[in-house]
Amino acid sequence: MLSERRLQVLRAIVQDYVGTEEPVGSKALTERHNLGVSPATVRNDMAALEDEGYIAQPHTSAGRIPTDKGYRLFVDKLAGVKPMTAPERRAIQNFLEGAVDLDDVVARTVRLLAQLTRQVAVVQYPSLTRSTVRHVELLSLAPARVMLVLITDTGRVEQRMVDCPAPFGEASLADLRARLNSRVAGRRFTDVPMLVEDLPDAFEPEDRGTVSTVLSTLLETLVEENEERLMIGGTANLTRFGHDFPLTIRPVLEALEEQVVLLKLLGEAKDPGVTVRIGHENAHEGLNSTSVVSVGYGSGGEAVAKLGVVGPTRMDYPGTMGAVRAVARYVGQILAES
Amino acid sequence: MLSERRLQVLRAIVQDYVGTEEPVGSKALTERHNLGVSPATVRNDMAALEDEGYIAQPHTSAGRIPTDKGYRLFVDKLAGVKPMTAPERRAIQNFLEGAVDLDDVVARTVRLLAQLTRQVAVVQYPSLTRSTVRHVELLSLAPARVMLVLITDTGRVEQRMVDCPAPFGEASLADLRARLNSRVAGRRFTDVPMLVEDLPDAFEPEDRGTVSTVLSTLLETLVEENEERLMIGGTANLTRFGHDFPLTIRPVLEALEEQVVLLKLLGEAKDPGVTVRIGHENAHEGLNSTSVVSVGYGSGGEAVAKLGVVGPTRMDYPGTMGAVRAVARYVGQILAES
DNA sequence: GCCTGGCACTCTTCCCACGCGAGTGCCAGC
DNA sequence: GCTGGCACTCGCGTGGGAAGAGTGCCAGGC
Repeated sequence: MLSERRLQVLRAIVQDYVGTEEPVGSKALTERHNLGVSPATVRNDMAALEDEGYIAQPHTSAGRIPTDKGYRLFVDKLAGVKPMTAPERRAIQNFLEGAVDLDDVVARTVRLLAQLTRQVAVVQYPSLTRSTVRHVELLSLAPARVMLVLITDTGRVEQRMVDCPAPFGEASLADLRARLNSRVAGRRFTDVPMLVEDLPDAFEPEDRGTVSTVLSTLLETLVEENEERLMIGGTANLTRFGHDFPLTIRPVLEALEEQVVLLKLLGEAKDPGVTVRIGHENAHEGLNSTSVVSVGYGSGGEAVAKLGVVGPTRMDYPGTMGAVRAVARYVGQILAES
Repeated sequence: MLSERRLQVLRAIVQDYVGTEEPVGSKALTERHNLGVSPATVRNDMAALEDEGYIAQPHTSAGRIPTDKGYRLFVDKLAGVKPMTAPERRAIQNFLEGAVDLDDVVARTVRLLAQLTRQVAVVQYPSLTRSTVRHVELLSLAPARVMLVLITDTGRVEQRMVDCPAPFGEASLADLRARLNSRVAGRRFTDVPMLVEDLPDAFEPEDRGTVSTVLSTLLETLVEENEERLMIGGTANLTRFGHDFPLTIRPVLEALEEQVVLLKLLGEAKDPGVTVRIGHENAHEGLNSTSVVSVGYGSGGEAVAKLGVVGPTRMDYPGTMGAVRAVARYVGQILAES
């Protein structure tokens, strides 16, 4: 177990390194933080911390920098979440309140997060799995062609074209629309398949084929759209990444373009609070020199999607976590209102 | 006027520089292109080209690189558009045909363009201005709350919530829906305001307020959504930009995040064919060291949106122009089919 | 008049050696 | 267990020198 002072030394190293971006030495540490001990003592502590794997030196005779393990300890034990100041909170709220629709909410959230944290922001669209159906609309475009529009309680709209096996009258369509909505409106997506199973039986034999087609398209839409979308922003902040540029930044940009990777990344965070994944804790290789700070957000008590930021492992964790948490909270509020 | 051979020298310089990314000297030129003259002669030609501003030397005693003006001449006079090969065309078609909806078409197009050109791809969503209304749907969510869904002929769907000044019965709503659609279905967005102007008069006085509210929301949607959206991809390709990294790449990333900037950029290209804007020809400062190759695409004869790529001025213009043109053509086909 | 070979000149780039300074590890003493 | 001192290690920046690529110009030839 590390002594109290050694933990303080680690904390000081993390803070200084995050601030200066340069390896920090024993002398500088004692000057900037009054630890009440001499550089020599600090050197001993540093040697111990290095033995334990919390810090490392880039080369002999350079200062120390935190390792992933060091950051992990810092995040878990040494640092809290820095709350936003009142003016900051007001600014967040104001900025988000101007949104006109769901797309706009997401877009604004991305911009806001990127600006607040000066890092790359990632916001997942509210997921359909946990959503409920607000309304299903059916429109006849041609005798044997129907457009299906699905509207969710988070304001999301999906549409699909359905080619029917047989012509389908307006009356039947209205009937189907009414029955369908009375069954699924307000229900969870996951419950829909069960609820509509026997629906074709209520129709004339000649219409059953069409009804089945429409229903299976609806079910497909529910499933398919679980490939959730997301929006990213603030990639320009990657340029503040470090000195050894192209090599670091390229894999990150590539990872960011692979939505699948990002979705998996966000999905892995099960913690109800703010989750931090540091460096090699990220499964994806391209993100091994980045940390991901994420949190769920939702319109009610339940999280319907995640948002977060991607930045260098050398980041201001307390501040970033605070910003991410605050933004998630306010987005939730906005969603609940609309 | 430049002699034929000098133009050939310029062409050779552009080609070599694009290939090697290094200033090209007279000796190397004569070796790689059989111009039939000696290096000394080429040197004279180069001096002349430099006087005219087509090429420049980074330092005394280095080779020459093309200037923006040089690239411009190259694009206008010296190079054609390199058509895609048959296998490439097939690959494009196959890749785009798998798309399930409009979002997917745009997403696939972006990926495809980025991959083909190895540059940053930008695709504008089909614009609403030139689109026509396919259907307007009205859904009653609560006695005084209506959801308006607008469906366009390009498959785009927009929805808005409307808070009505007074409760609005299902019958009135159905009436409004029917009247509205009979007037605007199949019509251009720009014509809609005129077509619905007198619609409230057909309703009972107590409903007129609500009808007006719904109509004005519809009109707002038509206008607002002209703030067209776009999708970008392939930003990882920016890392192949050059050596003097952070300084070059940062403003480009910033510009790419400003959708307004990009939309303006695409909007400026009036040419019906492929448009190339080179370096300082781009109004936005951050893009002064990039070239933008863009073209309109559309489902019919008419262009409904633009797509293009952003890359270093030192790019393979014929190949890029060919790829952009081909992709635009196939996207147009896909849109027309759906 | 235009092309050519030759030549001197200019710069950049690479390499290496050197010295400085930051930072370390260790040790003896308190 | 903390402290001051001391020798040691490296990385980094500097400066000089050599190499190489490329140029501009000039005089001669077709």
